[in-house]
Amino acid sequence: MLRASHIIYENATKNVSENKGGCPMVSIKDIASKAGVSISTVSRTLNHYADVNPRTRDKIFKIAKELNYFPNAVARSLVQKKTHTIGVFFGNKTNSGFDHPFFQDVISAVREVVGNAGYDLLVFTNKNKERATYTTLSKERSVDGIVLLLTGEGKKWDHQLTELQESGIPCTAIDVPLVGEKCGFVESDNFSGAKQAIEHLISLGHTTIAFIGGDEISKTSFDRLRGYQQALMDHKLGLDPTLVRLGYFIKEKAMEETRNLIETGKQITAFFAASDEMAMGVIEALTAIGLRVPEDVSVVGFDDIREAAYFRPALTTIRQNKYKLGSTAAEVLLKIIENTGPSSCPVVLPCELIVRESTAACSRRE
Amino acid sequence: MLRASHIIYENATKNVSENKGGCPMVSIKDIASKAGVSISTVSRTLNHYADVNPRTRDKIFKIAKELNYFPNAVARSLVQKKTHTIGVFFGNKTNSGFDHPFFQDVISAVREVVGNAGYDLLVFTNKNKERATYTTLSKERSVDGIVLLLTGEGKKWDHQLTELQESGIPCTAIDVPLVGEKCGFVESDNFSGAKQAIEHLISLGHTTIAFIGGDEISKTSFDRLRGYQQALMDHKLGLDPTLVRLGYFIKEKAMEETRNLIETGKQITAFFAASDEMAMGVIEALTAIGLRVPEDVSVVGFDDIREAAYFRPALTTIRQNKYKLGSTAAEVLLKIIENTGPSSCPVVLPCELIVRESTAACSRRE
DNA sequence: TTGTAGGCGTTATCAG
DNA sequence: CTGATAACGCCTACAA
Repeated sequence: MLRASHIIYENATKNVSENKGGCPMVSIKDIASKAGVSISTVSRTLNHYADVNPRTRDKIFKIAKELNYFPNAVARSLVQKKTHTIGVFFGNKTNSGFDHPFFQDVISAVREVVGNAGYDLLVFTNKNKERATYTTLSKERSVDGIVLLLTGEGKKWDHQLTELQESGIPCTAIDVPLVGEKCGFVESDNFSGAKQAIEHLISLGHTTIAFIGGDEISKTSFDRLRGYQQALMDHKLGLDPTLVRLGYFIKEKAMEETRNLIETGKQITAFFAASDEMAMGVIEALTAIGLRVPEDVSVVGFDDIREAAYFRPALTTIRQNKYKLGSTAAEVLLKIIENTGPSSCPVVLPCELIVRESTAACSRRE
Repeated sequence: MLRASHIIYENATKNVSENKGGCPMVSIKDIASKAGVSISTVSRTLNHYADVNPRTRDKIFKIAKELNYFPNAVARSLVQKKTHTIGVFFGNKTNSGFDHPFFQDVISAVREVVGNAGYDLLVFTNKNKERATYTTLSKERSVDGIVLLLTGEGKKWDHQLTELQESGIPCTAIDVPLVGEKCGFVESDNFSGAKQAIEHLISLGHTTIAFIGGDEISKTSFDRLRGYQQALMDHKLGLDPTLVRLGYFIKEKAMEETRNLIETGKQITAFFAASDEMAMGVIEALTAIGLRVPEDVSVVGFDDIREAAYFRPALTTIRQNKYKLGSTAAEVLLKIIENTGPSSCPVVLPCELIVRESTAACSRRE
């Protein structure tokens, strides 16, 4: 049934050594001389200018095909100042950048949209560069625009982001509130999402709900906190600041804070974590202590990463539309780059409550 | 606890409109005139040539810093014929490319390694280009090397891969057996991996084991089939060709073949699927029919994607070292590019059997 | 130690 | 319709 047709590759290396120098790189000059015309005629022909004699046009195209010519994008970029490239910056911390499933899904959507518009993606591997910033790296590479996929990165933000906003480089960020005429900004409705999560919990009878937040600097974290607080207030449940902890989007930190929270002795019947990974940590910590989810304690996460549905108990969570987040960011960016229409920013995408197994009616009598 | 410090961004857009033209782009010419020296002196200074007067050197560096100069990578690439960029090609099919968790983990490792060596990643969004091939796109962009992250893509392979192998462009592929002096090739030991899977099943008492393979063209699929067959033969269990089906790495196809297989009426007690996603499909199909996993039927997958551990039953699978796959591919590529040492290819990485819950002792008496 | 000159492959602006 | 010619920003002999 299966055939070893891959074997065809094996002897395909016959005459590799011919052009050892690397790129033979046939240029318009070559095709010009072969066609007996000038360089500029070739250029105009290849760029589909109207004013060129059909006969010479055909000849040039024919020769171009024969010589297997294709334009040198680098040279073209140099003169046109357009690289057809979108730069992408990820966070540097482990598991919060290119290696995070959430951002991977987002960037995949970005790639699709910008790809259809003729752009490739340049993923910056910003390491070992001292004075380098988003702005300098982008200019250095002459990318046409950039997408920022950052998580809480610390203080250096202010500086770099301000510089970027003032740079005039078209950019869109996800979750990071960039403003400026060349800046776009897309995010989920974190406030309402968090509110939904808490309301779900409240409707289940929970009244003592802990919150494992993200960090203290990201808007994302802040909005989710606000949503948590608002829902509590709406239902006159009162805010207990000691019930709010920071997990920095790290599972282990979330586990630690969960333990701390339980040790306070408060009768917490539900946890809301600002990310699914933290929610998993909460559940793990709870289970280790001997508490059952959802029988004893309910847990809600945020994001709806792939693992959420498979985790056990399957995670009740707030789904972010990762594809839409990425595709919208890309669309907004393209609009900015190509000066098409107004930027209608920020774009705020709705979240969706996904009820699975980690939440249940509160069992504790009040 | 959380502070709204993100607010600082909001008024940061004051003097954005200054350089509306886009990039002011200070060049070495600017530095030269300001320093009262020639362009080439500036160039040599900035490139740390030894033969430059300390005084003028200092002056030039000072001015460069003042003017916030940084080199134009495009211009530099044009003359140096080196872009410090690694191109990446993914498969085009949905869920088998940039959007597949397996490749995402691999590419993340690639990024890390090449990043440390000073290269950025150019993700090709090869769409709408007619005559374009890996080779032409790579030359057009003048990337220094490329990484191929492909799945069974069909016939066009032979052509493109042969062209690439002969092109002299440094490249490494994962799972695709490229050969040639500028080609690298990294894969998991699919044969032994599959063999381990079957031996695990056999040790559990299973004798009638079905195989849901990948496609008919990839070496990966072929090797896994061979491993399956070898293990069966080693244990004198005989090969039943009707027990081998193709799922093309697609969950739905795997489900379909599972149903077909069950309908044959053969007493199949175990399935080995060539990917975790297909294994999940097998389990879903089995469950839908009313068969329990692992009580009635055991299932083994391949890859160990993130979801595998969370799936229920948690998947027994053959783990591929995704990080190592990517990092090795990157290291091999860098060696080829920089002509460091021999290429010691192909690199074959060991797989590991991960026993979880989807396999159990065979319950059916023979 | 420094400047001049030529070129990388294209595009763009002119005359002819 | 076509062909010089000058950029683009940078590098690198070679000459001074």
